Amino acid sequence: MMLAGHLKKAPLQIADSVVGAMDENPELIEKVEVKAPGFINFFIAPQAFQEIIQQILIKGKEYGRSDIGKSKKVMVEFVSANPTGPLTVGHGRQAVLGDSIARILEWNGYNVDREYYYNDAGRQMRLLGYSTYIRYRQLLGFDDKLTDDHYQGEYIIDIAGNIKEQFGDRFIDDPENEIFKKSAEEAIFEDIKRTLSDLDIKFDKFYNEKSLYDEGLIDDVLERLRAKNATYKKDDAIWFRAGDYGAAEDRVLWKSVVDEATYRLPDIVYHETKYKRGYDLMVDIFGADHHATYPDVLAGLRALGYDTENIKVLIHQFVTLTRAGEKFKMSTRKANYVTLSELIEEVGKDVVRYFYIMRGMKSHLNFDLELAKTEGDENPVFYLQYAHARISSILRNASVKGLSNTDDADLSLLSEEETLALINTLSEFSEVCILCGKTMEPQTLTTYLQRLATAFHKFYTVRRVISNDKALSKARLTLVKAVQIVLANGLNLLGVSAPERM
RNA sequence: GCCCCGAUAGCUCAAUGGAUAGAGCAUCUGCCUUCUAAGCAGAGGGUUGCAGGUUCGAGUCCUGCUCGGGGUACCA
Repeated sequence: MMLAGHLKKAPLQIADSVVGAMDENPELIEKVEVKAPGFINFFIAPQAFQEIIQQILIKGKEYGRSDIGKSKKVMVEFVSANPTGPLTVGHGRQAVLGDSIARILEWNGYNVDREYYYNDAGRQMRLLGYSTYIRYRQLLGFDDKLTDDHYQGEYIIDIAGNIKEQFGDRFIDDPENEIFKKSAEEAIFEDIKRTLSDLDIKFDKFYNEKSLYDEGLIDDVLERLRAKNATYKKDDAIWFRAGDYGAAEDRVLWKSVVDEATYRLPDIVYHETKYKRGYDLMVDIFGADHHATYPDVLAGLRALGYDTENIKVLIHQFVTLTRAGEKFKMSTRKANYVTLSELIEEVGKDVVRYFYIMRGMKSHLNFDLELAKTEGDENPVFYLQYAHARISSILRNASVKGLSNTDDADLSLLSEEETLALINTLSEFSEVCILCGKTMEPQTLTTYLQRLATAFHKFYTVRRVISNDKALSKARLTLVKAVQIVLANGLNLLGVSAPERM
């Protein structure tokens, strides 16, 4: 049909001549037909289907892997939330998205590192330390008040309590003491890591912005940019000619009001370390609120002489929280939010992960708390897991009946409509994995697994696997094992468990 | 003002520029003495926000609107 324009012929005519000129292999292709407005349909021969089932059984847990990544080094940077409070439901989307993308890239032959970048030196952290100090005073009987600027969360009272427990009133008049910020940071990071681990997410590295300063990289980059005439002075501040390197407008890199860098400079420097550390591909996952900052970072890297084509920036839209249909605004500072760990506790890891990943990252995710908490049985994740558990049950029964060994199964017996439809769906798995690896859109995989589960449930309802017909039973058991492998491999890529029983 | 994302069934959302736009939830009707009914079969429900354009072909690409979200700092 794409040729129609060039050849100035009707698509149907072209299709006819293509088919006429073909010499198809009857072992792979059963028949070929032309359909309006110009499609050519190939019917796969049953032998080819049988081959797919055998491949799945042979490769098992490895089935569906590809090597399109060619062992290239990839860094996936995500979450990167500063340690000012527990992770929110919003961070959850990014955490699950990033981890699933990392899993999919690994599955496609990339050598993946997960990294979390944070800054524990800014204004927000100072406020956090001061908020802890005030809570500490309150615990010691003073009636100091928190203002709107301060962090209101209950967790800060616990942290202050620990300081009081250990040191009594020693810091009563010492708001600047490092202990407040440090204790808060440590406790909060511990909480963040616990929450991530509850989601089966492990980072290879937590990269502290501060180390960029300690190693002198900030000054070094600033100097190199200056040497390339990519910066200029205006109003006593140092500006970066971002506009000359593809960004919208020039930006301040070094403030004049305070003698310190804006966040852009360390961001640029941090990204340069990724090049220096030898990553061939860099995936950055940000929330929609960051979309304006990355063009500056890319411009900075271009100014330093890097090709930014290997940086893939994925922007996900916000999670809109509603409670019983009503929307509400959330802020870590005001502590009027539901934490990610509370959510995990309510609905479980599998539901949380699946819920986040089943929608495209470009659309807003509507998370109704009442619904998420009561959804339980209706949640689509159970539909997939149920298919897996059902197969486990069949296999247990088969083993009781002495049908465990299916090596001599005659797969040509698998010929009914629902059966072929199931095999056909199975055969798409490898392609879907590769597609996901290229687009980095995990919801393609969830949609596929839904289809596979549906095909299985339909098959299950109509065709009994274990029957008196021993040969047929063995053939169907083989098929069902293959389905289970693909379901388990797919669920594993999403970080969702594949239970034996439900 | 300018920039980014969205708008698809009552609700939440799918859909490499391809065939009759699909799921789940909700509503209605059937199916459990047989491998797990957390399932299956069926019904109803659509001018894919509006107006143009490109194309053999547009939910998908382009232009202009409308509405919603997020940005647009010498905050991160």
